[in-house]
Amino acid sequence: MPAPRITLVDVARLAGVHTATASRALNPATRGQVSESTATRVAEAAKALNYQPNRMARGLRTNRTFTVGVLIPDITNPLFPPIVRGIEDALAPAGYTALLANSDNDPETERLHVETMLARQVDGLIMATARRSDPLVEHVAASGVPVVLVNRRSEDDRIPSVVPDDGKGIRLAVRHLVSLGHARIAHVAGPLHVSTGMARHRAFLEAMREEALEPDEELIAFARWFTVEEGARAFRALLPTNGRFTAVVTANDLIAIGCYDVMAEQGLRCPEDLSITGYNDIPLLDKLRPSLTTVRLEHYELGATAANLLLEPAADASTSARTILVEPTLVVRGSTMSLARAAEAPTRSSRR
Amino acid sequence: MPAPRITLVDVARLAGVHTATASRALNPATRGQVSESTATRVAEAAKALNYQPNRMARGLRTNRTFTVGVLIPDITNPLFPPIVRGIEDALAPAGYTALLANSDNDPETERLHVETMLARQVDGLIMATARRSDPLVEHVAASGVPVVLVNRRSEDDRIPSVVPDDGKGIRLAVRHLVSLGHARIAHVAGPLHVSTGMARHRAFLEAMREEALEPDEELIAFARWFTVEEGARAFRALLPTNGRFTAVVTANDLIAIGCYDVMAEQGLRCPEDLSITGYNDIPLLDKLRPSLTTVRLEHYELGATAANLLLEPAADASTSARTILVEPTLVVRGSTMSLARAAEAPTRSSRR
DNA sequence: TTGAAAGCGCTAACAC
DNA sequence: GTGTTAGCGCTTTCAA
Repeated sequence: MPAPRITLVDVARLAGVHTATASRALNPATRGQVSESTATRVAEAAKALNYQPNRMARGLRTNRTFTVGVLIPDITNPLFPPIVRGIEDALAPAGYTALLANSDNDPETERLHVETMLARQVDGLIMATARRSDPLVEHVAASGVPVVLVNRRSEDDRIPSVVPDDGKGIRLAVRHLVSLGHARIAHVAGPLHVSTGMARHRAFLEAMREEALEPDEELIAFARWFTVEEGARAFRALLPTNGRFTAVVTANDLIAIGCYDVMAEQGLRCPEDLSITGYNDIPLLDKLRPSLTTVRLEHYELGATAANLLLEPAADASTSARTILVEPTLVVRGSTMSLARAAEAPTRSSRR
Repeated sequence: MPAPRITLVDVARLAGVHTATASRALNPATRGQVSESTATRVAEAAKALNYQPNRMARGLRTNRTFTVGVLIPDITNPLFPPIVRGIEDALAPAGYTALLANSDNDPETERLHVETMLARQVDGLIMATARRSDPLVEHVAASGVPVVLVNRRSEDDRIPSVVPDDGKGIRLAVRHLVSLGHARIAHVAGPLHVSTGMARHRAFLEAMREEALEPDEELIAFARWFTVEEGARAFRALLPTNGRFTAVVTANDLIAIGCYDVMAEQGLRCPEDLSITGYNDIPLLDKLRPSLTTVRLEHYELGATAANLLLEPAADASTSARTILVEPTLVVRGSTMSLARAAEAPTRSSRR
């Protein structure tokens, strides 16, 4: 039952040629070196035997495995499935397959997975795990294996990366709130040790100043992770400033949902008492009550772009690496409301 | 910069031994054949050079790649991330890495990915894509590569699989509704050409009869896919039976959300006008309004169990393959309500 | 255009 | 215990 695997030798024998000839006939790049007739004969033999070349043996010879390692923190985080899907869809037409690994943001786990992938001779690596300054990324780059960061960027700008244009995204959120009449805007930032956390935090400060609003330090809280729980924890720290703000810009949808939870617990109504914006537009946000106004990022595109960047021949050269920005858009839903209309709502507290 | 890769030859040379000796010293299984002193000498040389064995070369020799192919319909479907995560977490400690591919339920894409994976000499295959009777699964099994189905089972019971105990899960939902006083219970089934769709549909019929309730054919609709849109479409077909039912059991959370959408559109309130149950317990369901009562499945466990089943030595033998059932539990939330209490709610229609 | 021969990096018989 | 030798399945010089 364990059907003996067909090898090139079998095909060559059936076609009555040498393995080298069979190899040439089967490889599109070298088919020209072989006469029309033998080429078809070999092709037929291969089909008859249902021959599948052993990519490992080929890889050993050619030093290419047509395999790409994809390292992410956690596929269970709704952010990553579309990224991974985008990567795979871009990889597949080029004949590449993805090796996937989760690191849970643990540096040691990351190192382990990277070593495994290098040992497996991946042709490239896509990492969504990088910290802003990450020795592991440097290590990979130094090893000569092409690497592209996705949804993260490195301080070392020789490392190519594909990231959201967070400056623009946060500006979209802030301007939206300002246009609704909000001026006292709080901010729940993400972890500053990853580039997206830092970029969005900085973007918030800048966007506020652009609107001639001086950000209030006491209205800024920091979540240590992009999670519901951390969002809730961080947001709670802002509650003592009772009434000092009418809107919140968060660095991430999960953080925003954490804010929802705390608001429900405190009897605060959204958007009447507080407008709130998320970031990413993960699935089901439109089904929440209220539905969450958020900055949409095409994560699929983020992944696909990263994969294409990796496949580009330029990726291996020491060309000045590129950082590609993906444009976000604003999705206005029910969690934001004009300050004027909010004031008309039946009052329930002394918040404003 | 493209650092030349260190090979076993380099290590052997530095340690002053033959490559074979170096190989033996480095491989835990054969270390015993080598003297203590040389073993450490080789180990030191390996460490000094930062040697990483080329797994491809090793695989060529040993016919094992320590790679497992994972084929799923779509990682973007919230069902699959925890399954994939479970698989990878079970695989990693055994030194295996997962090759991931999405098929979008397209048989041709599936075939292509399977061929690619076989060509890559995967040591096994985990498929979440199987139809109830799937020639591709037979093909893989015949090729001698161990295969395990996850969240799906085959009619050919020689194929091992790990699936939810849907009989029990649906029974949990039906009994819950009955205990709340519901008797006229509708059902939005999933696609019958996949095992989970069929199993849950059958389970519904059985569970109803167990409760001495004859299922009403006109109160059963079929979604062609496990999606929000199909759930909505199927549910709409039940509306003309206006008032004939007070509760709905759905085959899947996304289908249930589709029902939510239609209810909102029709001005029907949940749970006052209609109680509804989902299946799977995907993330964020608890944040919906109303939060969705659903049958929880530990998808992570589903994946991890499948991976372990694949790794078991027995998996390759033609032993009577096992089908492992994973136990579901009921998560009661806000979308179900006792019929009596519902009757007390301010009436808004002639539904009941 | 095709064949012969070598070798990618590693492991497994088989000697010594 | 360690070295010698061979070979996994394939591609790629080099000749013919």
